[in-house]
Amino acid sequence: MDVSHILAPLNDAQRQAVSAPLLPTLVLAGAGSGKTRVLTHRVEWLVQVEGVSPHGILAVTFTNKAAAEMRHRIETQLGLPSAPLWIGTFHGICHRLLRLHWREAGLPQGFQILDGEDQQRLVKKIIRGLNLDDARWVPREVSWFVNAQKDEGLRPKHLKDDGDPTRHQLIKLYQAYEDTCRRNGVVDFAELLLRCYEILREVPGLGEHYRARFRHVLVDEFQDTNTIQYNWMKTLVGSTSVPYVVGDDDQSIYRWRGARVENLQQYRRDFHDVQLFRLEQNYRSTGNILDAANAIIGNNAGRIGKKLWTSAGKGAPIRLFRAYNERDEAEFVTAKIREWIARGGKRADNAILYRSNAQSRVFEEYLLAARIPYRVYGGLRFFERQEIKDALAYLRLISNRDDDASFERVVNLPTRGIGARTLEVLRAHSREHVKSMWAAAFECNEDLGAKAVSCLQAFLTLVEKLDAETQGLPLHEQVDHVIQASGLVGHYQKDKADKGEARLENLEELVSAARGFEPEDTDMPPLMAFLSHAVLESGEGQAEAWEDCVQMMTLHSAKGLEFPVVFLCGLEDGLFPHQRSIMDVHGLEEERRLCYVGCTRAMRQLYVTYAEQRRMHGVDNFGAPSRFIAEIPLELVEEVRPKVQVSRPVYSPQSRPTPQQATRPGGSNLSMSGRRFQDDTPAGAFKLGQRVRHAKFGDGVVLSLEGLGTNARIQVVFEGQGTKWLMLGYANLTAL
DNA sequence: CGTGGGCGGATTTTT
DNA sequence: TCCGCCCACG
Repeated sequence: MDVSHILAPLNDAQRQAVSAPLLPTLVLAGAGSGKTRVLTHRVEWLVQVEGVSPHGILAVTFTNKAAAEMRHRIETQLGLPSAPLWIGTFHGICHRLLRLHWREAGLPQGFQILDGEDQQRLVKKIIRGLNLDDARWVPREVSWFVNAQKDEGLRPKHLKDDGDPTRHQLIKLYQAYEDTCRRNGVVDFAELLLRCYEILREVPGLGEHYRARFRHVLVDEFQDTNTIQYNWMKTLVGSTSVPYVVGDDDQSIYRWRGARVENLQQYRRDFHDVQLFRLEQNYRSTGNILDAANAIIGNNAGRIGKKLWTSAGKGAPIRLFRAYNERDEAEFVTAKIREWIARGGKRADNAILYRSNAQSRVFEEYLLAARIPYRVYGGLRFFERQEIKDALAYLRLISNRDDDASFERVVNLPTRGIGARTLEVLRAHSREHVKSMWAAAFECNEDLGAKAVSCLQAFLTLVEKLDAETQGLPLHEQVDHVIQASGLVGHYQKDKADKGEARLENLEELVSAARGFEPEDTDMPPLMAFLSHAVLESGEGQAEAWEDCVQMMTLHSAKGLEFPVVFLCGLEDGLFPHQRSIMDVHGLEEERRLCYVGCTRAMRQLYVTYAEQRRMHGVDNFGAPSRFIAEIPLELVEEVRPKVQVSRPVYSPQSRPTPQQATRPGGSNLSMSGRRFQDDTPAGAFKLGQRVRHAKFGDGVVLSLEGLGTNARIQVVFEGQGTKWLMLGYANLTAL
């Protein structure tokens, strides 16, 4: 058989990895070295050359995005139908297995999944239920403890109570939380993995069945696996299947949430004669950028070892900018972006990367003033929005009455006279009789006043009615009916504050999402499939994602992405590396890997900036330049404004950026003229300082603009009415 | 029952 | 500085 089409587009190292013998394999894939390509071509190799049935292949990733990308590439590039393969995230695959084997797993057929927020609410409820002080027992920390145990594969019964009272109480809380989840028929994210792992090991025949089926198990981003994920994989592979693992120890940046880089080495020990391949040729960055990245990461101990190289040229030097303060830094970045655009580059070619989210604000102000559209990644995702979760809670109650989290969320939304008192009675009853809130609501009539009983009755009838009325309807009509008949739509219509309208739009979008939903698993009821989908795939905002905007995000969320121009900002000791990681070597090494990840995002130009003075939490900090800066070889760096040149910025330290100031000496001398904020939104019609008229508030002056598209807001000082923020889309302002 | 002001806390994030 | 949470008030 002719296999040249599989190997032809690959370099030598990639070829070796793709065509490796059917033995345990580790591919150390450097940043930008064609990792996904190797994975997809390996699948093709297995099927077309080794004659492996697609049915026998399992490919696991961390994010839905990576899974979708892989599925897409296998279908289009390789022309294989991807349906018979199992491709998914750890959580997605475990979910699928638990749906298939809910009986063996001891779960109700319609079990639901708690997201992080749901989990925290539930934990909080349990803490209160045990009459504990929730200042001492912080819900966040307690759920963190629970998750950490589950990630290690530990149940409450496995935990040693060593006499430490804090630990003792935490174990009790873990146990209570477990009991509640069981009673409610819900599982959290960590539970999906742990429960799946347990049934594979403990249910007779089940592990054997899947080991016989999945002869090839491929795992992406292996350096991010935690203990339970690693053990799960090991169980699934057993001694008969072939693991094929891809990762990069230098890009392990999730130790703080349980990931163990050591799993790479552990894997080499646990599976004998693991073949090791290194992908070191980089197709993304220039030589200088790679040299800098290699030099930085070279300071870490215990690496498996790898050196990125490129056949492209050295490229531009790394440009280092020392700012006076965070505003000076933002001004510099804005000016450079403006230059790039003026030379015909796209706005989206530029990425501003920072260590912590709070840093985005100053950049936003300056980009706004410069009328350069931007997008900040990492806000609330669609299915995490309040109104969406409200709607989902009704839908979840319809499929599972015992879901207390959902019950509590909407029992009084919109308000129907069920107050804290009533709920307290229900909670007490539910605790005492070990029943769900729903069940308790039927049994508490003697303990409640007549008014409470009738209000509660109205709610119970409503849910039953919603259930009955949506039976047999297509999914999107079910959703539409529920948001209308539950009163949610009416509730948000009344909410005249600026957010109400946006929430209504989101609810409508939920109906559209339901209309367009195509379940992968056809034997599940559509509503249940949709609800699971909503939790497991919380939904990147698609709407405005493709507009040409400057990209702003944390270093963590930049992993896996690439940009022609990267601004690595805020390189100050204490901020990056972060104060809380500076103490121990492991923490510091992880920060260094984060820095390595940041550098290797850049394709053509890498700017590194730091500020001598930075205002954080309302106080000025004077941090030394990050130690990582000193780790970049001097000959690769060009300082943009050397220290000797002591020109101070002309604006006063307290001034806010305005278009005029942003172009004064000290910044760039490029003209602002003619660049409208965004041509296709109403924002383009208004400028700072412009006079406008509002039907109700009268005349005023535009103070500032914020956000993009449908989210754009405008701040106006009205004569005699004060300052108001308005949603630009609804404000109906006229320019005067 | 809903809101406004006072208080404390403020890496990083996916599923 | 800013945001989210809690409690007190209307």
